[in-house]
Amino acid sequence: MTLEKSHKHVTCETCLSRNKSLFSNFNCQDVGTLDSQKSCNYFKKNQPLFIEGSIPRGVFCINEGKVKIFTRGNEGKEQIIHIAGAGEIVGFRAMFSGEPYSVSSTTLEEANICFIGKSDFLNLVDTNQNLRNGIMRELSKELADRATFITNMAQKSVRERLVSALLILDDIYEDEMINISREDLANFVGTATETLIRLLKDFKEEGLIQTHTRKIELLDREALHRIAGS
Amino acid sequence: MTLEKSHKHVTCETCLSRNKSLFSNFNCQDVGTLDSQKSCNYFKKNQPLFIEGSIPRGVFCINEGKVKIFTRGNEGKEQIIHIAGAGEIVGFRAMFSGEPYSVSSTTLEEANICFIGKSDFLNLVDTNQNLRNGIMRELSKELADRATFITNMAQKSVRERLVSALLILDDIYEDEMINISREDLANFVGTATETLIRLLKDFKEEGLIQTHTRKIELLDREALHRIAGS
DNA sequence: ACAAAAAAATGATTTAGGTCATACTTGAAG
DNA sequence: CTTCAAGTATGACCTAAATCATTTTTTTGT
Repeated sequence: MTLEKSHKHVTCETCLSRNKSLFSNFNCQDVGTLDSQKSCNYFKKNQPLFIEGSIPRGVFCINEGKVKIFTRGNEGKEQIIHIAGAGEIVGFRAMFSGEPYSVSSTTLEEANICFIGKSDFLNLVDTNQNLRNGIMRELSKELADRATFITNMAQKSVRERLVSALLILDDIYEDEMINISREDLANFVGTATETLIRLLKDFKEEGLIQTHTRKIELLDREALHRIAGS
Repeated sequence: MTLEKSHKHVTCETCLSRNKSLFSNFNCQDVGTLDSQKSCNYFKKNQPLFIEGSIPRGVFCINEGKVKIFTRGNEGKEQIIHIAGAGEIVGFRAMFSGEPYSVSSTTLEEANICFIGKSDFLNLVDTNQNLRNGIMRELSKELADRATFITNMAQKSVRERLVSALLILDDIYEDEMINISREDLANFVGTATETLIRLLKDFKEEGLIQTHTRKIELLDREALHRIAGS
């Protein structure tokens, strides 16, 4: 996939990603407001949206492309917390916490991403109860997800965690194949890159997956679900 | 500490725990409403507040005592996500998610805990912007905490995680000594009980902590912070 | 199209921490 | 005050996965 730099201006009215987003049930007027307030930008691969510790200025709405959300441990090693795709709004937690970003975000591939300033966004939240409820639901669900994430980290083997990760990524990448560096995948699973590569090899030999250079294709989702066991 | 069963009725007006809670900046009228809507209950040790998978009916406000919030992994092993003390409101995430509880909660010691029904609570949230903002801030902060939790699980040694856990518990137990079973502590750190006990022994030998049967006293917080490294 | 750099892969070795077995303490119930 | 179960402690052993070293493949910039 190659995005045209010129193709950068999206209008919210016709934005397909918006339909999958928290802005999906906006009325015409709100969509108009949103459209006039947002700015749209082309991001190249590995370009940061924001960095842990810096001051939040607004939220990012992904039109096309994938981004990773991660923290860094003491030795600077990344731990990927979440991978976001089209339609996801990134960075809105920091709008409410009143604190600097607690995580960083970087594109995993080239992307079109719109930006909405903090005050505009908070205005929308204050005046639009639908959006507000959607956000609270989203925050709560994410909290639940992270509880499971913690439990998986604590109790599952790397093999099981990798399978879970692949199934999660399979959903995020929808019809495309999973396309992420081995290192990023290792940092998502929470393991060493070497271990990850060895496990992928095992999975290939077991006929569970197939790789096309860096891309990963799931062959036997049934079996993978059984291994993940949740 | 022994709570009297008869002492179970607390009034919100004079509740000291409330001052530390999300309800702290309520005006007189709101406090009155809250007081009339809440019911107050005595819980004995190891009594559940709610269980993963069941339908949320309201929120719990801890007046006295500690409770654990946990999930269970595939083999039923507990992973403690959070330990809540006086002033904390427990179970409010489930009010917004529209889903069954994703976690369980059980008292760690005898406790006085008030209950506020779902519709009453949601009414308060809808009408009180202060409370609403407080909740959103709380949700966001917790999300940040859990990102760190995940990173710690992935990257830190059990030794480091235990130290972090002890420092967290030290805050929660305030002036009291940490008083939690080795098994619960292990399930919080994400390790085997035996490993945990061995590490506590090491810490004792290193003069970092002291134990009084099950209670743990931190002796050298400085050094502990250095070990935790964050 | 080529060189250089980055990413992926494989091998050899080490170790943190899990598991299982067993013994000792403590506090709760009769 | 004693008994018994639950909780705590310790020892022996083993393995999943980390680390380090090196090679091979792929990608990127010129």
